Amino acid sequence: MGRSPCCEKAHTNKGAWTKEEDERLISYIKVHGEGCWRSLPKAAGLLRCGKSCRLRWINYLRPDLKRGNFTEEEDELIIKLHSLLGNKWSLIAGRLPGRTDNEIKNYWNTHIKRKLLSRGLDPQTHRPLNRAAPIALSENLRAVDKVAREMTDSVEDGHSSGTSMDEDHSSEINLELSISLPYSTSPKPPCSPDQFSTINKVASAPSQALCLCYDLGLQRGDCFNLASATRLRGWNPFGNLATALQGLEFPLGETETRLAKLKVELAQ
DNA sequence: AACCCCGTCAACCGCTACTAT
DNA sequence: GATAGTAGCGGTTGACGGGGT
Repeated sequence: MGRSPCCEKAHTNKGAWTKEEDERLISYIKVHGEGCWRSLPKAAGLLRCGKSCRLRWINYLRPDLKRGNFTEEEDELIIKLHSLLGNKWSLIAGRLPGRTDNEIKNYWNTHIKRKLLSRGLDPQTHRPLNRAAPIALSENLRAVDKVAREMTDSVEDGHSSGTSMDEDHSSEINLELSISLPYSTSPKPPCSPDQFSTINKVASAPSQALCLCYDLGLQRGDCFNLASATRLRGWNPFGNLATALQGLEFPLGETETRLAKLKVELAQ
């Protein structure tokens, strides 16, 4: 279909922003607010592409930005969020007030990666570097059988919050990303048949969930963590996490409520 | 002083998702 | 449903500065 260029390249400045350009952008946004980036440069008298203006404002000029070094607490928070969300820098940034996705991404690549390597952890998977993955089926049949029995027991108890497994996996950061074992009620999918069949593989029956998670090479705590599943094997059935969460509205007891809450939080 | 190497980070680019028509 | 326009995301690039030789 062809896309028109976002700006006239011949008449736009590139590279580092000057103080004057910054001031023009700030004063324009102070008066007119954010948004409509395409028309902003012309209206503000800037010879810049709209995208460039947006980036400059979001990553550098916004008044609520927290400049300066990352604290040890922020480091640990980033590591934990990354272990849950993967390279979803904007989602991670959403949990760190005053920090931008670009800033966190750069910081990750320059500092945290090295920090994790020095701890003997793979920065992508957050697992020990020397650990073999995924687990070989034959070596773990007994363990799988045990987990399957525990899961079935849990369903029979009529409880499906999955919180204990969450706590195993991430005790301090509770993003409530868990998908617990479902009730036996028939789900009514609000999503497409394709999406629903994928969700069903994970959630409609303990044995199926176990098979899929096992196939993915996940361990017990990972079984019910969608973000982990997508991260560990690059398995992202719905395009992205936000879309995935929108699809998870089938009956799952209290989990449904918890996921709805998460959806709202992530959207913020 | 001159050069090189490397780390950092602002900015860019290409792409996808979303929205409007 | 198809098409076009826009916003936003994540990977990559390149300028810059500091340290070493």
